Amino acid sequence: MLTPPSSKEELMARCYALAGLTLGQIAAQTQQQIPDNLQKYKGWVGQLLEHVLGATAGSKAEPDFPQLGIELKTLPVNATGKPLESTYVCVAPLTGEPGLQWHESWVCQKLQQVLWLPVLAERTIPLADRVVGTAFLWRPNAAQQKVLQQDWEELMDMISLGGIHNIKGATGKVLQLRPKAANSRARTDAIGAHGEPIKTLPRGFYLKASFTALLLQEQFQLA
DNA sequence: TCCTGATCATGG
DNA sequence: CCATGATCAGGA
Repeated sequence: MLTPPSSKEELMARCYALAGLTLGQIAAQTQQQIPDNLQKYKGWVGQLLEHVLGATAGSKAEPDFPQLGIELKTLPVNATGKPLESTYVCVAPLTGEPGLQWHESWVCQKLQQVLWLPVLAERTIPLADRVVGTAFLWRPNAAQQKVLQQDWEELMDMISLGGIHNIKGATGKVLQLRPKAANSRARTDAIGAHGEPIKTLPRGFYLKASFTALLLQEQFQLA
């Protein structure tokens, strides 16, 4: 475990040093074992890169680099630079959180400053041979902030009014609500159709892949 | 091929 | 159970 980076510049320098390296090379530096596949280690890539960059370990509800206010997200991409997956943001409060405003929300806080770290991650490429790309720091611009806020408000309104069962993955332009649980039997508190307390599958907020694709395009001027 | 629901590991 | 890290995998 490295010491946490003391500045944004130091963090970026560490990232640039990783660009072009394979996960095998990085794992070797830290004497980590590489799993054959990610089926039983789905968070392995993210945790490896957190480790080598000096992120705060653990499952604490705070940014990966608390002093810098920066959240780290690995982004699996294909050979043409398109994201292969949506990006998990945070769990969704399903009990309404009366009066919670967008700027106070977990989603807004987490997305204030994100360090994206693309990883070439087509499933045909063995884990050890997958290459780390060039990291970039992203802060949502005004337009992005606006659409994120609109989506969040729409989703939170539906949740608060007992409409969680009407929420589909397609609800929201860039932000979506999807299951986030150990399995489909998991249950958490939520609001029923008539305002009554119910138990339902825990959900999380995700950024759609089409949205992160735009961020990559902006950054790298992809065709 | 893409999307959405389901799932896996770990730490507290 | 919740929050961290995400990807899997079947059906549309």
